Amino acid sequence: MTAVLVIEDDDRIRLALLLALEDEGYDALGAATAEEGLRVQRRNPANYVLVDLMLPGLDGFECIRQLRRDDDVPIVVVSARDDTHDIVAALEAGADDYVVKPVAIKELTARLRALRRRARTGGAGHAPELVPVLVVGELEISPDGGEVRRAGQPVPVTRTEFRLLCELAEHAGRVLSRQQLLERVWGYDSGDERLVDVHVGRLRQKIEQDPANPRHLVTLRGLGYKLQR
Amino acid sequence: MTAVLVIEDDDRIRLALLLALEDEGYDALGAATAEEGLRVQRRNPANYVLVDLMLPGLDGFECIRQLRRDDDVPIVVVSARDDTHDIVAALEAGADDYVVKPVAIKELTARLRALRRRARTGGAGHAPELVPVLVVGELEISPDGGEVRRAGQPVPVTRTEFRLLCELAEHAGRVLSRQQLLERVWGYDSGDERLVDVHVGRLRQKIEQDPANPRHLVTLRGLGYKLQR
DNA sequence: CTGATTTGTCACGGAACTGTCACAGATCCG
DNA sequence: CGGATCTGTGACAGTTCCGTGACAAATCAG
Repeated sequence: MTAVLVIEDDDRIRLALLLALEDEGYDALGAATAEEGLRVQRRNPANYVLVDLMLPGLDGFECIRQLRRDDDVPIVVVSARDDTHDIVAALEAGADDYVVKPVAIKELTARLRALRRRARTGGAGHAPELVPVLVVGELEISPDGGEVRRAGQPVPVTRTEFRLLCELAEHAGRVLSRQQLLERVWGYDSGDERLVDVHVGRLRQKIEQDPANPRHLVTLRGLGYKLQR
Repeated sequence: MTAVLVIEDDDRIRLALLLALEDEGYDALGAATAEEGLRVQRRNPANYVLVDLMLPGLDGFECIRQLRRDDDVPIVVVSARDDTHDIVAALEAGADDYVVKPVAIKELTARLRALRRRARTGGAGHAPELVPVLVVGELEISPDGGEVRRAGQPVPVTRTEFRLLCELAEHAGRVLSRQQLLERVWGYDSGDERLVDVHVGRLRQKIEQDPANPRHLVTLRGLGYKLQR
């Protein structure tokens, strides 16, 4: 089944698009904001993404850039604005096509089919490398990408914090003692275990919504820390 | 050089398009009829074809079908008719995009670049320049051509910078340590890692819009550098 | 051959990070 | 309840890390 993700804040338009696409035999998903769309696409990637430009919060251009950062999915902008500037900017941001609302559903699907013909194939071209990602609840950690995100938003962490988080994430759900963490993250055979506390605290400030009541990076008194999903 | 073939019977429009495309740095060829266009493309294949629908003799739809029969060149229809029926028919015939006259040249070239990113690899008779292009965000890198473009505009880079960029682009999304870069780009087993910094800095001056706040070539403190998609 | 470009080295200053400490809460246990 | 233990956190200084301008050697183009 071919899936299409529609990112559009206007409920009426989104619904109309979803219904029309389903009529055409597509499996259609909707998202009302860029953030939601990005999350959905990361979790459950569709074959195509339709995106509006005027979105509350993160706008369409930024949405396109973020989608493109780790996904080669064909992106079609469906916008009310018929302005060269917007069109060029959207295409430069990584969109594959740009259509102006209102658009005939037949045209839209014809454009999707045209895009599918061009969908990047393995071929002689360079197949983009997949960067592995550990997912723990709303956290996404890519050890190779040196990147941490919460709910799709990048979170800046230091190297030590990053290593600590990777270590915890690799054993998500298991308790790691301060001693184990000192060894694995710092390479210390012995040392002040308070060091771990401090870094855990700093990490919490960054990755927890409410650092005083951690949901993911929890303390097990007398035992150590664990990262839970 | 990137070549574009314009098949359009109206002399004024064809000339205007050719001049505008040349201004944008393309090598532009014209043909007044479908027959002539097909002949030209067979002899001397362009990288893109723009085609009008209303042509004397063989019409645009047929022209597209015949082009497609033995060529994977990206085809953009440039037509005065804004009609769902025509759009769908043209796309079904094998066109990749459809724009309505009059069209801003900036939009047209942006659409060409978007198509280049999707250019099919392999296939018969495709223009040679299209094959190996690494695309990272708004950057396009042809490892064979030794050419880098940002938003379609050629960027002059030195050989070392180019190798560095290719290395980073091949592993886009992954962090590469200074050590890895020294090895892969310079072939040094050991050496001053500051060398990498300097070249990264120089590269940023060229490929980043705001080199002080890089969007693509980012530093991961303590880890190395990576090229963001 | 000569001037221009590219490349590698160095040093410096500022920014970011790390580890330590002290202290205040929190939790446990008798 | 009260002491003992464990944990969270703010402050701080030393260290590391990074960006950059300057400059000389090497290379290239004409």
